[in-house]
This record gives sequence, structure tokens and C-alpha cells, in this order.
Amino acid sequence: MTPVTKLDVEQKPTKAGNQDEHIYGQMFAAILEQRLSPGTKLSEDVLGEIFSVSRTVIRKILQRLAHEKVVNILPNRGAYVSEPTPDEARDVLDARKVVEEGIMRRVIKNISASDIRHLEGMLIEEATSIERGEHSRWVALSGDFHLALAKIAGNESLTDYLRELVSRTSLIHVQYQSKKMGNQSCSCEEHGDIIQAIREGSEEKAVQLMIDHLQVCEEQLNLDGKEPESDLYEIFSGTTGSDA
Amino acid sequence: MTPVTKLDVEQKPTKAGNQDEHIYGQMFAAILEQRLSPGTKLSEDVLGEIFSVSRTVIRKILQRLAHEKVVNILPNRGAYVSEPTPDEARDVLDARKVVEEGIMRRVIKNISASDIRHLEGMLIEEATSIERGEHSRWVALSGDFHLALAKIAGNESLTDYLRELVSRTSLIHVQYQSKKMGNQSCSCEEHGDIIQAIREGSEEKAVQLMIDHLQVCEEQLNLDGKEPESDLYEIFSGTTGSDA
DNA sequence: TACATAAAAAATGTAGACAATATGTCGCAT
DNA sequence: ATGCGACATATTGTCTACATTTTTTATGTA
Repeated sequence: MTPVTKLDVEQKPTKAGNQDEHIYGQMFAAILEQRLSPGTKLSEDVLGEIFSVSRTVIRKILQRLAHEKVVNILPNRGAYVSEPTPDEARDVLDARKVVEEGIMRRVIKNISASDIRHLEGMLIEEATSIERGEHSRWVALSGDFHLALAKIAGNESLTDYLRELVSRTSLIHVQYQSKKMGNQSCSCEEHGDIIQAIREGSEEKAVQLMIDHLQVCEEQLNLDGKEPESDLYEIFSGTTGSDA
Repeated sequence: MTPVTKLDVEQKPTKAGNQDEHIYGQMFAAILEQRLSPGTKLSEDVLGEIFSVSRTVIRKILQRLAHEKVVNILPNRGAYVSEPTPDEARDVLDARKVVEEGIMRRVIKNISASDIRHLEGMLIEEATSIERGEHSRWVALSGDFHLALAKIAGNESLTDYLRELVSRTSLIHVQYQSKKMGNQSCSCEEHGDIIQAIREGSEEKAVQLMIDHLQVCEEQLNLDGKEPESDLYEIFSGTTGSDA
């Protein structure tokens, strides 16, 4: 799981089957790791040249990313890295509270000893990445922790949906990270607390810890300042001559 | 065999912009209304001829439907109408319990008088469709009821996800409808009970009614008998001479 | 007759060409 | 000089042709 530093285009002429998947992974990682900032235009021609494929395959991948809400496709205008609005951000975090409560209740019922060891291992990785100051790696690992819980819960549909929500959460963190970043390591401790509650088998405690954890995540964001574009209509409503 | 019964192709040469949306809607409806049965192959050439467009646009639409889990694309093999397995069916229904509990709690907080009137109107439409024996219409209306609640809850992400889950639920009902269909009208009454609980503003009651409602839906299904294809191996194991 | 192999047909995967649309620039009239 | 309009450029949307893969059919042999 090397996060790929520079869009590393590896040609695989022998096996064309997972070429798509490879390019998709590159672009997905590039967006989540903030190497492509929100709003960046994703030109079909340029991407096609970078990956040495035709626009056809690029278009397919862009459409997939668009369905996952990671990029935004405007008709006849092209694809852009998503710029989630504060409303979208709130929806995503709220949806996570709903989904992850359900996941947690199912985790408590399904959890095995090896599952717990796996979670503990992830926790150590997280702590290590924080110590080393590898921010984007920590973001990825933090997401992996939640996805690991979803997998333990054993519902594939919920897992896929949470994967989308986690991706969007990363984009949101990038765009709305507040100034007071000191308590980032908290998340790691909170993950530890959650594991402890799971160990004890106390469902309500685990659920509450998870919801609180997501609440903290939301409150760390700066969702009140900038609301790009959408507000233009409100801002300038009534200022144009023709309008009532 | 010609599985495509009648796809009502309406040409709109003037506006090419939402041509995609039109074709998508036709195919989506055809699948959910059981005019295309699960497992039917969706040939790009055939669909392209039917809608008078090239394979390019058909492929785009098939990929969208695939992402929504309504069709299944096999590499180099083509697209087929999804045949949800019993496990997938259980996942979908279970995911709905999670999501719709969260939606219901948010509905209770957001509900307005006009919202309630709207829900009551939908209930009447449902009852009418049941009286007239319009089964597929009732299935659609029943789904719309749940989606209306999601909209009232006001979370776009959850609404989109529930839309996917409702679509898949329709496919599941088609494939696993049990013999004892007498208590179909129950669902309509259950929807009425839910509205009543919302009117009263009793959150726990409304949530419990919704979960019970989904539980009834799941129990009406016949998820133990046929497991398409996979079971062939079990069914015929031991009957062939070579096997132990 | 049954099975294995190979050729043929059909469908999907990809690439490039052309058409439609949006953006940017320049010129002209006021 | 400013504002409007037409042309030029660039990008996306769609179609067609070709390459690859799968499926079917035919044929030869045991």
C-alpha cells in the first residue's frame, strides 16, 4: 500500500484487463492525497496522454469517479475534482453517524479475537504515522480503520457506501481543515477507546464513542466561512437591474 | 430468445442533452417493472439499435446502471440484469434497517404539516393501486413512500443511497417473492401506522414500526430455496457418476 | 456416438475521426 | 474608450472502424 508519490505511470502491456483499475487507483489516490486540489480540471486529453490510453478509457474512469462523488462532471464543460460544499460536508458526516452506528452494533455481534488483533495492529500503524508526521498517510489509515469495522460487520452494501463516505470525508478535511489542528492525535486515542469498548462487548458505549468521534471530526472542520459559487446567486440576488 | 418485450422508444431529436437520461430512465424502469427479467443479457448492439444511438452512449448508461447494482457487467462478457443472491438480498434489507432508522429519527425532527399531507396523499395512491391490482405500480409507489421520507429527512447522500437500496429491493422482490402473497396490503397499512407515529411525534415508535415493516418485507421473501446457478453444483452433487 | 481441437462468428474493448458546444480573441460600431 | 458581435480555438460528445476476446460451429478422430 505505497500511496504512490507522483502519478507513477506503470505500463502493463501484457495484461490489459486491470489497466482500468490501475489508472482509477492512481487518480483516486492522487485526489485523496491532495496532489490534485479540489476544483482542478481533469482534461481528458491530458489524462489520456499521461496514461498513454485513449479518451475512451479516461472517460469511463471519470464517470466512475463522478458516481463516487469524488469528481464533478459538468455537461460539455468537463470533469473537475469535487469541491464539497459545507452542506454536502454536513450531509456526509451525518450519514456516517447513521451508517456507522448500525455498523458498530453489527460489529459487536460478529467480532472475533483475530478481528480485534487486526484492529489493534491498525491502531499501532496509525500512531506511528502520527509520530512521523505523515499526515496524508494518517488520513488514509484513519479511513481504513472505519472500513475495517464495516468489513467485520459483514454487510457488503454498507461497506461500499461507507467507502464512498470516507473518500468524501477526506476531500472535506482537505478543504475545510480548521486552524486549531493540535488535537489530531485525539482521533487515534478515540479509535483506541472504541476498540476497548468492542473488547468489553458493550454495545451502547461503543456506539456512543463512535458517534462522538464523528462529532469531533465534524467540529474540527471550518464549515461556516467559505461556500464557493452556490452563494453567488444569493449574494448578487436583487443587485442586477432587471430583477425585481 | 427475445427477452426485450417492449421498450417504448420515444425519439427526442431536438434536445440531445437529456437523451442519456431518457434512455437511462427507460432501461431502469424496464428492469424494475420486470419487463427485463434478472439474468437477461443487455447487448450493446441491440440496445444501440433500439434507441438509435451508438454503443458509446449505451455503454455509458450500462456503466451507470452497473454502479447502481441494477446490472452486472462481466469483463469481455457483457452486461446482464442483476440476479441478487440471497446474501445480497439480506445485506440490502439489513442496510435499509440501518439507513431508514436514521432517516426516521431525522424525519421526526424536520417534519412539517405539508410534509404530512404529502405522505397521506401517497398513502391514498398506494391503496388505490392495490385495489386495482396494479402490482408493479404499487411496488413503485411503495418505494416512493420511503424515498419521500428520506427527502424530508433532508440528507441528500442518504437519499441517494436509499434510492439504490430501494431499486435493489424491487429486483429482490421480483426474484424471491414467496407464494403466500395474501398480506401484501399489509405494507400499505404499515405505511399508515408509520405516518400516524410521525404525526404523534413519537420517535421510538416510528423507528420501531419502520424496522418491523422492513422485517416483514424480508420475511415475505423466499430466501432459502433457490440460489441461482451456485446451487446447481449442490443440487447435482453426487448424482453424476464421477462424483464421490 | 462422443469428445477434442480448430476455425468461424459475434460480442466487447479500444482508438481515432468527426460533430457539437463552450471559451477566448479580435474587430467594429456607438 | 466601451460594449456588442462574429470568428477562431479548444474541449467535450458521438460515431465508426479496428483489435481482442469469447462463444459457437464444424470437423476429424477414437
